[in-house]
Amino acid sequence: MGRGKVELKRIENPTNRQVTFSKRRDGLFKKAIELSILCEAEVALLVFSSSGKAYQFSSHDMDRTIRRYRNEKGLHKMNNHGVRTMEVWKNEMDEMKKAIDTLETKHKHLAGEDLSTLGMKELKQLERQLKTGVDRVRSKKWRLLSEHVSLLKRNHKALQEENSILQKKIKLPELLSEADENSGLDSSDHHVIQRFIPDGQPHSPLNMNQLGFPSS
Amino acid sequence: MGRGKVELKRIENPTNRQVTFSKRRDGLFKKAIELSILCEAEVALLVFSSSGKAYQFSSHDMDRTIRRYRNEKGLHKMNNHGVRTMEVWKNEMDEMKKAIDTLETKHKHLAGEDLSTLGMKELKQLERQLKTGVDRVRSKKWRLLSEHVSLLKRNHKALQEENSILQKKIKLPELLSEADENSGLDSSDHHVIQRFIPDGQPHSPLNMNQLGFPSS
DNA sequence: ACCTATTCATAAGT
DNA sequence: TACTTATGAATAGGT
Repeated sequence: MGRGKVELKRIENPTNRQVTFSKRRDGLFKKAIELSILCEAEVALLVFSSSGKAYQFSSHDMDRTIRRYRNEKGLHKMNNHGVRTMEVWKNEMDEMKKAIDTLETKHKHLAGEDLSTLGMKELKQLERQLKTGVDRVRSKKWRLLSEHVSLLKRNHKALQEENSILQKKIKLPELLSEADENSGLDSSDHHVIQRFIPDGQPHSPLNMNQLGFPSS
Repeated sequence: MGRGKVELKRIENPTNRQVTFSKRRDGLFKKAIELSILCEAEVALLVFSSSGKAYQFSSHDMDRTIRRYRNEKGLHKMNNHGVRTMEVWKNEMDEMKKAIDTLETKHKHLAGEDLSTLGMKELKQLERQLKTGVDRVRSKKWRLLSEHVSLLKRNHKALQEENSILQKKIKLPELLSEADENSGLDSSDHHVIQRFIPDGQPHSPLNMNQLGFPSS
């Protein structure tokens, strides 16, 4: 239509192509509208120009029409990928919410709150659970404590041994130079010994308060 | 185009409408194809006849084109309703998972399990929590128990009072007919009294074992 | 489904 | 981008 036929292939001249696009696009949308009105059809039309601009028409509602299309064509794959996934997620969420509720309720019960709904049987069971928990926590505490104590004992022992060695080492020169300086040595004796103990070794002093042990 | 114009309104004659639909539908699809080829446009066309039959054309890929449409149009609303909702859901799910993890860990700790990661400070706090729980559970148990006990006491008292009334009522005829039957009455005395007590009233016997109270 | 008079769409030019 | 116009295309109504 127009002055001379047109081959059905891409129009090479960009200007020409753009002009033709505008004209034919308008024509197409007009036809689409006419079809939907004259024949009571549901029509959806999406057009993107080569430059990326978007044009659309839908006689009813674009999403509704697309959904209808998916229903027809997509009962095989899109339902699985779209709606079903949603439902699965929703179920997962619901289950998680329930799980959280249950856990929170249990937690409150273990803290001794919201007990009004419980009967004697549940209360007895709860008490047993709590007692078990206390016992286990206490035994864990005891284990931790005894480990630290044994560590301290080992340190103490090592320290004592080292001290005795050092004292012996000192006694030798002491004896040799007994004549010169045999007074005022006792008070500074321990200071010298302590300074000989290396820093980063098992002898590093442990402070029980820093470790969270009861001071009492 | 054709013999006489047509008004832009629904064609009333159903046969006519159907014929026109077929013709114009073909024309529309042809135009759509031509536009996409001549002008390198991305075109998607969905048509549903009034009888429900579906027709479609897409120059590239229908879903791709629909996605492109959603991107353009949807930066306003669809993103909010589609992608953003998804992200929100995902975040919610992640948070719920974390919450469940935390609660489960706490629960295990309260049960005295998985304590290896805890230090002395945490263990002390845990023990305090458990002790509080035990105390509260015990006090709740005690309250339940005492309520039942006071109920039992009230029942007992009412029962005693009723018994004494009944006994007095019986003593009168007893005295009147003392001459006739003054032997073997003592043993059946209590039986008669018990049968006089109504069933569904506050005197119905309460069994503590059935209520879950400790037998010890 | 085909025919054809008629209207419509539009290619090319301005 | 808008208007013009010659021309091919689309199609309404009839068969």
